[in-house]
Amino acid sequence: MTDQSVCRKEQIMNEAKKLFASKGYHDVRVDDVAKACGVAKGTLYLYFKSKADLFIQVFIEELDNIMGKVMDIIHSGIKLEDVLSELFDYFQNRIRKDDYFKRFGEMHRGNSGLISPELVLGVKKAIQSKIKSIEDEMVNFLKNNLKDTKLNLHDLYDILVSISVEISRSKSNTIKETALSIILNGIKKEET
Amino acid sequence: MTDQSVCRKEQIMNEAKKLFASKGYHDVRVDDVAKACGVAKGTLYLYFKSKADLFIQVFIEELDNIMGKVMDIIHSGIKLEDVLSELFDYFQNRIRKDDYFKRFGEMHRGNSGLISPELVLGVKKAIQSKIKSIEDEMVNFLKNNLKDTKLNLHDLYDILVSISVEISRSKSNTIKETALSIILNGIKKEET
Amino acid sequence: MTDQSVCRKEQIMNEAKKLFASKGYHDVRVDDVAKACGVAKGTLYLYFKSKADLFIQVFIEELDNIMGKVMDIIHSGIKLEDVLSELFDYFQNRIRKDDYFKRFGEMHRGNSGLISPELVLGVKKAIQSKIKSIEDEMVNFLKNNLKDTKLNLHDLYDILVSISVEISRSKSNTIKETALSIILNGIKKEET
Amino acid sequence: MTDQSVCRKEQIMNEAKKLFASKGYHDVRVDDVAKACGVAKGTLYLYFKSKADLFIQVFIEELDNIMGKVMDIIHSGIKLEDVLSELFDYFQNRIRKDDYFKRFGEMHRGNSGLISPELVLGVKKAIQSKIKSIEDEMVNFLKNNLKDTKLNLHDLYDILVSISVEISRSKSNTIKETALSIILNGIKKEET
DNA sequence: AATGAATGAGATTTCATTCAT
DNA sequence: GATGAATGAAATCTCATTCAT
Repeated sequence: MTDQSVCRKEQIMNEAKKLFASKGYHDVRVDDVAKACGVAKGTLYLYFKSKADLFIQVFIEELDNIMGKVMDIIHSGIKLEDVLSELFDYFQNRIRKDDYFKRFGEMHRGNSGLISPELVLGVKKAIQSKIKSIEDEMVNFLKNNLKDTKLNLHDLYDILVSISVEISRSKSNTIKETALSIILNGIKKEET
Repeated sequence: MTDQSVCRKEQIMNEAKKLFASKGYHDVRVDDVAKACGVAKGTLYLYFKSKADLFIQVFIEELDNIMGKVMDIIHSGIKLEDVLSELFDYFQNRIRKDDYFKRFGEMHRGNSGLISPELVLGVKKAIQSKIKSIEDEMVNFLKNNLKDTKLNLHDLYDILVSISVEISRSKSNTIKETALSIILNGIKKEET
Repeated sequence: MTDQSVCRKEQIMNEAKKLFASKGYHDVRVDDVAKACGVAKGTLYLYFKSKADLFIQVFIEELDNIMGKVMDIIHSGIKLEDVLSELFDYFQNRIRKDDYFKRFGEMHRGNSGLISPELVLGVKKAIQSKIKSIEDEMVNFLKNNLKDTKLNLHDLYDILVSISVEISRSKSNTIKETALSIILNGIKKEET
Repeated sequence: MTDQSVCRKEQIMNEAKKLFASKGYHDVRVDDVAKACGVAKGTLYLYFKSKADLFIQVFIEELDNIMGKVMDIIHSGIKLEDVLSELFDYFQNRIRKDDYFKRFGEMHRGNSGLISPELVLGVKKAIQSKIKSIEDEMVNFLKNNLKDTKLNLHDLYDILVSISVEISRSKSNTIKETALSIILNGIKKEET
């Protein structure tokens, strides 16, 4: 029973994820999700209390996966170069391939002016502490690797996130290497 | 006559801009815009053929302003450092202060997965050629300033745009300097 | 002044007639009529108190023309055959060519179930007495020409009207002769 | 389930039929239909994709019934007189009593200049082939019964249709006999 | 007399949510 | 748990009419 419920819920979230990814929240009808799952509309309301709730749960799940992996990557490496390289790899391959929420930063980062504040808040509240802990972890890692740097590490963190997102969206094959080179060496000096 | 019409249209666009910025497209009602302008609903339809049309025109106007300024900045400078500095300044101050479409990159870059493709396309079609010409101009400028670089300049352009957008969204006071330093020198070596 | 007004009013009615004829009452906008006339919308309301009033006046004018001509034809002839022939000629050539209200019987005859009763009544009230007097005249004429007939002449009148309308709508070149032959001789016996 | 759906749809079509018949398409609100059925407005849209669709389906159903019956009558008889008599009977009694679309020829025949072309086309497309086959059948029947006639049988068919429609609209008790007499013998010679 | 921008009531349509089965 | 027909509030959009100029 529980087992089946979990399956059913996961199934709905998977279909919803695809639909939200391709059409956007407002252009996906509850009907569409139900049809895609092969269940009745009413069934969705057994598992999610509203369409917004469904979206938020889907989004949280996705962000959670991504952030878990990011956390792993931060912990996995010793050298800064390797961590960044692996991080960018992940965004370029895993996220881009997933074709879902290419810009996972969308809601991570703030109100774009185009999304209902309600949804943004729903997600942010749920993952606030995880976002915070990843930032702390990363800033700490940078501090250890960039001793004596004058850079503001929180700014650096934000910039790294932006670039990661850009990498996941870009269609260029060279974007990862370009980004890595710039971050490590700047544009004035090439990698040697 | 013409004068009044232009005023009325601009007035509507200004109110709409504020509302879209604060609540998002889908949470703004045509009624809301009308009320904010102190005109009847029908009046909006004298100037815009639909709500989507209003949004698109507002967005285009905004992007157009921003991109015109960006173009000016690219043309204004001689040295790369100065151009980037001025560019980041513009995003940090003018756009952030405007409190509107903080992430102008939203639609510039592609489908965020949350906005109706219809709207994205509406805007993109209208400014496609301008986007292209700015990229060309910037890539050309970079080529002249970074002779013998091995960096892919289109990747670099995309990364600069991402960072610019990040700067306009960040609340940090030091973000601009941090970004400039990283881009010019990388994270391993401080500006001297 | 009066002269100009009359001209202006007639001009509006002529343009309205064309538009109503081609698109139907409900699919013609007051805007369309104004534009077709090259006058402002408000101007129409100087001459007609509503869109329905415009339509009714246009329709009355048209019916009045047709009915005046029909009256003339009834009075013009001596022999039944000649009167019918000329009548059918008129419907086949003049009305068909005019391309307007091909089925003038539309409102003459009653509610089709598709037109607003309001409009039907507006026109019928205005021409009621003329319709009545034409019917009287025609029935009288038939009585004089068909002495000793057992046919109900009011029925006959109605049938003649139906056939006239059919003639004005048909694209066939032979419809007039066919109709005449049937009415005079029936389908079982050919004209000799 | 299916059964209930069919009932609900039929129920809506029946109420809509009555309303369209008495007030005309444009003066019937979707609200009116819903209220008449005792259902919510949205329910109508489960069964019909628009108001026009509802109208067209209602009209098609009605025409289809009438034309099926007409086809039956054509096939039922052997003698011309009997077929015409029964046909006129049908129009005088069944259709007149039904009080709906008294002038079924309205859309069968063409644009009256007062109805939206959109609706006319919607219906005509749906029943085009049936109209054609009835005309073919009737013309064929006439040919067999009126050997050596010089009458154009397609003209005759059109005239018979007009008269049928007239019969269904007339309030006269004698209209059927008058029409039959005229068609068979002409106005100059009485039935013996 | 002429204008046409503005109106706003009211039309059609949508769709998240409910609830009896 | 599952259903899906029904709901109805709320959205967008229309267009005949008005009225200040």
